[in-house]
Amino acid sequence: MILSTQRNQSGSKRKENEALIITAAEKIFADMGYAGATMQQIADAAGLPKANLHYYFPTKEILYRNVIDKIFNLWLEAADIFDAAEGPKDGLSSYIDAKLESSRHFPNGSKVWANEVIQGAPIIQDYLESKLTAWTHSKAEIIEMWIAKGLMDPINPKTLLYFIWSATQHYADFQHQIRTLNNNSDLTEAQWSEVKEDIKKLVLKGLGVKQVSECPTISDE
Amino acid sequence: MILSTQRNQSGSKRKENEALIITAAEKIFADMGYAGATMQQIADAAGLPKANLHYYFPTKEILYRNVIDKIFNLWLEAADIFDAAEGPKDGLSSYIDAKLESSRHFPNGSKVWANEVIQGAPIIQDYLESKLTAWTHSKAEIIEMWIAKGLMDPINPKTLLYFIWSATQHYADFQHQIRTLNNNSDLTEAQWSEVKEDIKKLVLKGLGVKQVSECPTISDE
DNA sequence: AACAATCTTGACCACTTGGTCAAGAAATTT
DNA sequence: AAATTTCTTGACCAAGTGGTCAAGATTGTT
Repeated sequence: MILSTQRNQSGSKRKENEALIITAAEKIFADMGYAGATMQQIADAAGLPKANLHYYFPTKEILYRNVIDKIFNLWLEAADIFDAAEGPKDGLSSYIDAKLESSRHFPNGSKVWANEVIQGAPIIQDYLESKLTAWTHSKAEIIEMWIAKGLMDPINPKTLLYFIWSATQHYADFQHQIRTLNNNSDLTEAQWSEVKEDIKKLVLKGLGVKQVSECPTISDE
Repeated sequence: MILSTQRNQSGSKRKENEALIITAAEKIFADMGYAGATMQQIADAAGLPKANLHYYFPTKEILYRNVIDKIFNLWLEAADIFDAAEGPKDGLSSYIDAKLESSRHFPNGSKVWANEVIQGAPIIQDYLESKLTAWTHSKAEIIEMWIAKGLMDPINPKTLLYFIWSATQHYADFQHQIRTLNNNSDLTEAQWSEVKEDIKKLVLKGLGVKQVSECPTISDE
């Protein structure tokens, strides 16, 4: 009767259940907002009794912060590309790709983040002040360097970052609106590709970056 | 003792208080989300006892829908510019200006809308299906016409609209994040102008629109 | 001045919520 | 196998919520 699902190392029961709960919580928080989400809903989504949630995460806020933590780390990962890039063509293209991929495959994280920030970041203000600020400054420097080297038109680096964030995260946060305006269907593979190309084209051309990646003849229209 | 504040026409007491309540509600809903907002908070913000709110708006949901209604009408107004425009240069510039102005001066409306859509539009789905869908199709047609006339590069009209929405609304929805990344200060007049120009430049150039509005020599750097 | 309509408000209620707790079941260690 | 740690869970509670209500205050009308 014992399924081998939990075929794991020692003490993994805890980590296993924590991950299960965080995933469930991410979805519920995304769909209901922090205040709107109930521990009972999260428990149901995770298939556990509510009291069990409180065993792993003493309070709702602690659970929430754990969700945010996971999200923010994904954010940071997507941006490593930035540092490794040789110039804006590579760097911006890859970054846009990565952000769009994450919007497509992990929209819930983006939604939770957006909800929180819209409401003035009552719970994660420390994240903004420390990690995000540092991250932003470091990226801004890279962009400024690109501009100084004449690889792209001058622009306020933050404006550019906001631009990319908003354009890409929009596909996660406003997923429902986009779906509704797309005949109540999720975007198809082809539509996602089109969006990706359109956004990259627009940004790179708009910034006066040399040329568009490695697919200049996409005119399949 | 009777102040002349309510120096108004007949039966205006109702409209006056309704407007007062809606404005207060807009702020609270923006800051707390629908579920997180309490009627008591809204009452306090409006300076009225809670029971009085229920006199004008029987339920929280009815109040909320009234808030949404006000917001959506502002949305539509900003877009009239679109129809009146002669081409993408005018049309897109003015639209971006209008949306950014509204992000700057009425961020709460945008926040409430965003919160709602992120959560799957549980209450305003009918808006999306009817009004927004119709609106979007009509604007898409205009953009397609511009493309057909060779006034701008080909692009999926919806992608372009999402692009503009996200870029402009970001300044309302993520106001708090932007503030934090701006040394905890609101954007100054000069910064707003810079953002406006940068976004317009980026979009128009990125789309291959003839020329940038009437201020091609903004190089005050 | 009398009447009617509108508005105001404190007290109240049924219900939901986050969180607790103690008793027991499983798993680990000795 | 006994002891110990970790995990599970139904029942429970105090606090807060949307919404009600009835008594009164204001305002408008005749």
